[in-house]
Amino acid sequence: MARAGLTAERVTEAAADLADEVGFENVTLSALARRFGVKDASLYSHVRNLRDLRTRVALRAVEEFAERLGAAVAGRAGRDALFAFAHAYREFALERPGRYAATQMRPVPDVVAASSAGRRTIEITYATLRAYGLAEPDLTDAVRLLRSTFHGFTGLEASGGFGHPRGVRESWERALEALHVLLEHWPSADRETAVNGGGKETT
Amino acid sequence: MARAGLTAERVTEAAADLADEVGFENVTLSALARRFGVKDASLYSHVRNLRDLRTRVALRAVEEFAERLGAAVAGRAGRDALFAFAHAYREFALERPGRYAATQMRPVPDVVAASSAGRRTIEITYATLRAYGLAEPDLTDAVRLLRSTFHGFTGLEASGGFGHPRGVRESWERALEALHVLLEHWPSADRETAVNGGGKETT
DNA sequence: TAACCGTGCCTAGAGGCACTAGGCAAAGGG
DNA sequence: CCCTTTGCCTAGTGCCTCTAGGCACGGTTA
Repeated sequence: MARAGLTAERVTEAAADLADEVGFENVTLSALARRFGVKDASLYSHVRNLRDLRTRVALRAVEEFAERLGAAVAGRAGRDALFAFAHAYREFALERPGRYAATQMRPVPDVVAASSAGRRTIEITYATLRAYGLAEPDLTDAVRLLRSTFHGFTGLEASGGFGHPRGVRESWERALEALHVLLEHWPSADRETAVNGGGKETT
Repeated sequence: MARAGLTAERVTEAAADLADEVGFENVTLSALARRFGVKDASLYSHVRNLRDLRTRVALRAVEEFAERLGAAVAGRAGRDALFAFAHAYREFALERPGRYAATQMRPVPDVVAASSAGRRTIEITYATLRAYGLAEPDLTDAVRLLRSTFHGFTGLEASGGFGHPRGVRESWERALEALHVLLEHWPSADRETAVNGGGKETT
């Protein structure tokens, strides 16, 4: 029987493509084997198990993600950088949904976060905000707000969470405009004492 | 053999509890049957299949979610409503992760969105922003921004996406403060109307 | 109280997927 | 050309979803 020429690389790449087609969590070793015209067991020579495969896909995906984000913001600053970053982010998330989902992998985010590309995406995010001149607690808060918004928006958009007839792209652009304005007028952390009166305590 | 007293209701509720413990996508009919001390096949008298069960859990979860959000914003407006809404949102997402994930169900969001509770959550979100006095394209854009931010933040927080030592709760509070400021100075869709000068004083 | 029936939970079984153990033969080095 | 490596195989286990059909439990009625 002719050999299929499998390698960990090729298996991982095929898994990433499959993830973009059917969803990251629906990637199955059986389906992957079928795609290669090979029996399931054959894949275990190249990949330890499903978890290992997922991790490989995630690492590869976050690499590609970091590359795109980095290229987008290179040589830009302020509003320009923000929009370029956001555009690259959304484009990747919508165009490579499986890979994007892989970067957000639930059970093993540590491996991804600890990878050089994982840290690079965070650094790129911080760098994107550099020109807004925020100091440290505020800077991290702003980064978290941005990540949350981008992650949430693309997730809702991808899952059809926006039902209103208003164009999604327009909302995205307005949201970016709003975030830009917000970053320029970021409320520094010193008004805790203003409006209270029973407020909010959590556990 | 003593009967277990199963009903679609009880099965759904147990599934929701199980989802909160092990994650929505890890809910299995086998595990559920085990929990009831019953064979798998027995559940199929009460629930059509796994997909049906998931949908039931989603509908029940979105109902509970709407109720909490509605109770939180009742009798409040502006900043007060925003913070109450946000607090209820995050609390639900973190405390009932399985149910929250169910409300965001990927393959069948239509059923959830079309449900009365699904539409109610959206209405509550719009109502929360009422006092900010935004007009229509802007209002929907603002609602989408809020939903994205809340969804993204809680999702990242739940999956351990925030590695920086900065307290997550503090970032959440600052993000809300920032969104409040943003809503008060929402950049209208015409031009970037320079948002006054200060930006620090809000109320 | 006894026969009766609906249905709640059962057994049996098919098919899909993750994963392991062990075998054979193709590729490549001596 | 032999020999080793190793790529892909067959066989088999266990967990999962889901279907078909059976039995007895519980309340209903005579």
